[in-house]
Amino acid sequence: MSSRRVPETARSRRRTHSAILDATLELVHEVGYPKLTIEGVAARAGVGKQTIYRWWPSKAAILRDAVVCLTEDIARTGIAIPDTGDLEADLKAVLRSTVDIMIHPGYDAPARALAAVGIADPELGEELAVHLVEPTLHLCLERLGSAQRIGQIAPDIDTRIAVEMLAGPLARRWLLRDAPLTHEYVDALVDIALHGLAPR
Amino acid sequence: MSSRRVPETARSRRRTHSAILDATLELVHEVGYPKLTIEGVAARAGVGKQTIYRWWPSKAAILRDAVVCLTEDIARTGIAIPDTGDLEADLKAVLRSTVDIMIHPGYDAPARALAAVGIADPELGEELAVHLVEPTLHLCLERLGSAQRIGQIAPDIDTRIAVEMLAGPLARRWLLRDAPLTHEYVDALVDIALHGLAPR
Amino acid sequence: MSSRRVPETARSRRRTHSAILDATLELVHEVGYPKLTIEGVAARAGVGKQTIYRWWPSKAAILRDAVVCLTEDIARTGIAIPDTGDLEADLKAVLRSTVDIMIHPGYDAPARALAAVGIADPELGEELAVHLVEPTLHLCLERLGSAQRIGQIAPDIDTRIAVEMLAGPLARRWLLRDAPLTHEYVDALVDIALHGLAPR
Amino acid sequence: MSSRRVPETARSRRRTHSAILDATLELVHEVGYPKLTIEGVAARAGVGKQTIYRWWPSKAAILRDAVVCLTEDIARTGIAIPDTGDLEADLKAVLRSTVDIMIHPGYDAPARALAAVGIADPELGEELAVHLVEPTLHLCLERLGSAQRIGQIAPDIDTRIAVEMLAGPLARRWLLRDAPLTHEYVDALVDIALHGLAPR
DNA sequence: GCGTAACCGAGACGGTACGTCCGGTCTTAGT
DNA sequence: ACTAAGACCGGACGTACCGTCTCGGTTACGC
Repeated sequence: MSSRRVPETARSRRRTHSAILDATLELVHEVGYPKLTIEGVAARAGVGKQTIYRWWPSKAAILRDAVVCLTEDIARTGIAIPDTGDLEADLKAVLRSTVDIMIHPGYDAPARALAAVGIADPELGEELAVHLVEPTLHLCLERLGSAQRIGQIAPDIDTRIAVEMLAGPLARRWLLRDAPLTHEYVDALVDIALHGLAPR
Repeated sequence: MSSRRVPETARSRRRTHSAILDATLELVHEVGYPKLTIEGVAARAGVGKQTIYRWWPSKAAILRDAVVCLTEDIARTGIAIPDTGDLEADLKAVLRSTVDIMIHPGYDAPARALAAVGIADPELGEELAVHLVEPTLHLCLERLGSAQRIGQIAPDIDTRIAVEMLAGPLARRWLLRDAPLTHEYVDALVDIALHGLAPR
Repeated sequence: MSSRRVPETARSRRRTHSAILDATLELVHEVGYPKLTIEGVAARAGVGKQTIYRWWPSKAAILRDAVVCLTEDIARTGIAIPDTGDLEADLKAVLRSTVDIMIHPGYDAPARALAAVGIADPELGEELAVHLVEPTLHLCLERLGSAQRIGQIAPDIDTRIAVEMLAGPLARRWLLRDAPLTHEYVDALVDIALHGLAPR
Repeated sequence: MSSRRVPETARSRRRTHSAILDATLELVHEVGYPKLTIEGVAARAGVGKQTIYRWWPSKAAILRDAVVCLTEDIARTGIAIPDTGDLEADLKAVLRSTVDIMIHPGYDAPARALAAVGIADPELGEELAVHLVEPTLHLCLERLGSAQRIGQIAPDIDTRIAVEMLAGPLARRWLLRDAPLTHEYVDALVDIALHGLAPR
């Protein structure tokens, strides 16, 4: 039957691919991105170099796919933003779970490496922005939009900027490592973002 | 004069060093950090490879020094934060000049490359945080502190977090390139930071 | 046919190897052994350095193989020693053809270089002695042995020493270049060796 | 007195020179000629590199001088050939003492290295032939000449070739290391050289 | 007995080559 | 048909020395 034909191939393809992605994640974690080599990945995955070159154009691309898979695994249940009507609580909840992902051991190293590549390489950078960052950002935008519509946010606020005021500091601490990334921190962020620095 | 007796060595050393740093900046700009090679820098600078290895342990270190020099050149006049009594104006002024540096052509490529390396390499990352980021951040902290003391900022605010709410979004736009980095943007940032999202 | 199935690999390997050996011989001849570099050989042979290092551990080893090939080419027809019954004529014949090889243009430079390395490096030296020198020496030994058995050589003579008395002076002139290496010379050598210096 | 004038300088010069030559001999012995480096000699001798380059053009030249000094030290008493009237005894005596020098521990390594360089480098080779080999050879020639004049050697013999028939095999064994270099060996050499291989 | 010039050690410098590693392409053998 | 294996050319790595070049510091000379 023709429908039977493909499966065996597809199955083993999937196995090979995930062996490569797993090896990539392990090696990024063990030796860091700069010392990550295609040959090393091939050896670790028990695969010929050509098999890797057949499917990915560069080690950045492998890492991208690896991190995408990893992100899907970690946040399997979706990263929907709650809309309980309590804007403050909802924002704190989503930022807290974002923090949980960021400090997930084994997620940190590959994600940082990927971020680093994206920063230096505009092409990959845009791809990451569009496929990894933008979706989550849009969810936040919608939640803020609904809040603005019911008057919980001043009508003249640019919600895009509002989202960035929450996401930016989070990313900053993660990237710079100059202060701990905790639930308390995101709570404080949300408080200040909502009510401002100036005394009321 | 005794100042003449900075022998020939010191003079030529300085010349050599700046030739290396200049070549590094040019090449980062031309081919990007990953294709930046020590051999290329040596050739461009008209210098032996060993001379580079004698003074820097890695291409990241060269780039760090090059960017430090560059930053000093660009912001030669000091990056003092004004204290006119008008907190909003002062913050907008300092953020606008920060933006001006960030979008300075010829500063962007090396700085991004350096940031990328710092993100992936904790050691260099801390060094960058301490030597390039922290000083500016401290100036802002002090400005906010003085504002807090005279009641322009609520007394229960953590000024460290307040600074990050301004610097974080800025850095985010610079790194992600997902929206333009303009004076209007920083003005909006300061407005929201001061008065919050919620309607007053 | 199965002979067609000496795959592509073996064929191209042979080609690559002989390109390397040829380049080595050319370069030794052009610039001399001390200025012979692996990089130079690789460039001349149109080959990556690694391909050389994969098959030879040092430039001395390459040269050894190159000279071995060269010797085989030059003395393709075998270096059998004639046994006409006329000892004197036979010895002169073999020494003359040895001289012919030694003064062969294009053989001199590599062979000298190889000899020089062998003199300084006991390991290679023994290898050369065993693989290049000893075989020829043994042929001579056998010829002298047969002569001794039929009484053309005194029975108390150590034929090993006898051979060395012919080969030694030859090698000496070749190495020292302090006098011409001619057929007349080897004739005189054989005469003296057979009948001695003392008047009869 | 003018002969007193210079001394201090000359003395220290001599000290420096011999420190360099000693260091050279030690290092040739320890690491071999190819790994002998000017920097290594300078460091071992406690001397600046420039001081070496001031007096010698190449490491071969240093080694030459070092070996010349060494030879002078070892054979301080001169290498006169005895002329007792007994040609056989005289030849055996001079060859025996030559062997003694050759197998002198600490002489072997530098001398071999020098010989190796001389073989590959015609310029140095001739220099060695003229300054180290020829003098001794001439002494032998004269001894053989006097023997020939009194009829101990056949009048039609070319004494030059005769000398080479003694020196050549000696050098051969030393260079090839394929058989021991002993007093018995040189005795046998002299016997054969004098009376020939053929039975009388 | 005091400059002053020759000489020294030290070692930075522009280079060349080393031997290694890896990138990306290609061929082969095997399943 | 697709893979694991791995040879191949190319090119950068970081190191070791080359031979040249200051640089201070020290003699020992000649005024």
